Amino acid sequence: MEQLSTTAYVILGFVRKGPKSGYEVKALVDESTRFFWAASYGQIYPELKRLSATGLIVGSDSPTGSRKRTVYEITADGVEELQSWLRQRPETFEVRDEGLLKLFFADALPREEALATLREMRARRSAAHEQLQAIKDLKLKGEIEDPFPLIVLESGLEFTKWFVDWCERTEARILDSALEERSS
Amino acid sequence: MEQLSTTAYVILGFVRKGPKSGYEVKALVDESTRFFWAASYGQIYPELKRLSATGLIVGSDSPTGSRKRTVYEITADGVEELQSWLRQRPETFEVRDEGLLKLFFADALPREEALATLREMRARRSAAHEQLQAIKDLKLKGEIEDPFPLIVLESGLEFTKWFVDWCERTEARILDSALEERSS
DNA sequence: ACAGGCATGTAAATAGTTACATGATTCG
DNA sequence: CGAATCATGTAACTATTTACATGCCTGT
Repeated sequence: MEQLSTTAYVILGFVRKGPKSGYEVKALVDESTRFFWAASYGQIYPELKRLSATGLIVGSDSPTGSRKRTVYEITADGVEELQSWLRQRPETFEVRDEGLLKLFFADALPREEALATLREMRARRSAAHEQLQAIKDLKLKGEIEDPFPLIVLESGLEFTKWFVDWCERTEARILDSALEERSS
Repeated sequence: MEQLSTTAYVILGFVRKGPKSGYEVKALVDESTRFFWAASYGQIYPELKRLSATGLIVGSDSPTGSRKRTVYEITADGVEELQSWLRQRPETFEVRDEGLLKLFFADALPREEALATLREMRARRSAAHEQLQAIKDLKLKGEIEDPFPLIVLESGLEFTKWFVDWCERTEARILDSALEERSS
């Protein structure tokens, strides 16, 4: 049996917490893992079928009125597969940040224009921070048995805070060096 | 004319600094942008041909002995294209971190095993930090006219430092809560 | 002589996004 | 009634990695 995609484990992880439709999995991804592991419908629905075919999850019809709906539950095999994945050391760590890339090549523009990139980066990370804070506030209203999603959420809050702060300090630095240049 | 891939701008950015072979571009990517924008030979060589075909760079033969070699230089059009891209607000910001994902779902394992993931994450980020420090030390030996690559490198150093620190604090937190559980 | 680095490239596979199609239900 | 949300899915496209092939040059 060929090995599963990481997105398959995202599904197993959520479905383990209780029966879920594809739509619900997507919604959960969008408010949590997407900050470090995104997934689209184009991945989720085919993956649900594959996982179902290999017996790691089982689907059952669970319509809302006459709107058809399939919810999936994890099997014993599915739990084992999830755990065995969790026990392996993490491999993938990738960042794709167009902002850092533009800053890296910003020498090709006048200093003032380089600052615009940095300001935009700060605004984006700041918005992300607020988004995460809103998600956290919401979470804290319910009770929490599983501490890990919150732990990961808090890493996001710290990270975005650090990033915004770094942008501010770097903006100031570039502004200073631009002044220096003109006075020399 | 259809728009260029981000990887095309990586090439334009490096080639703007002076004539480069595909091999040299790849080597530069691997020691700098790959931390926030990776690129493989499978992207670089075809992209060099495309950029050459659209007149944004020009290639010329520049063999080393009888080993054939093509170096590319940026054209005026290329510089303009690069600048116009730099002036647009950055879009892509993506992270794919299997470690955070495993931590997110770590409730499916005994607490002690969840810690293993965190320890591995810390080791990886710590190694990355040292790698970046080594690159910085090397850079500081030469003289620097363009301050931006160093600025971006320093963001990497701060980020990895923060990440290692966060891992340590989180390890301690989980260890504490595991003790609590047993004593209650 | 051999290893390692320089140098160029491509084919195949995998991953992932985007856009579209379809239709039901719920809430204001 | 209309908008938003629930719900499922696929086709086409784009991006990207991996693995392979080829061969020269330099230093030990």
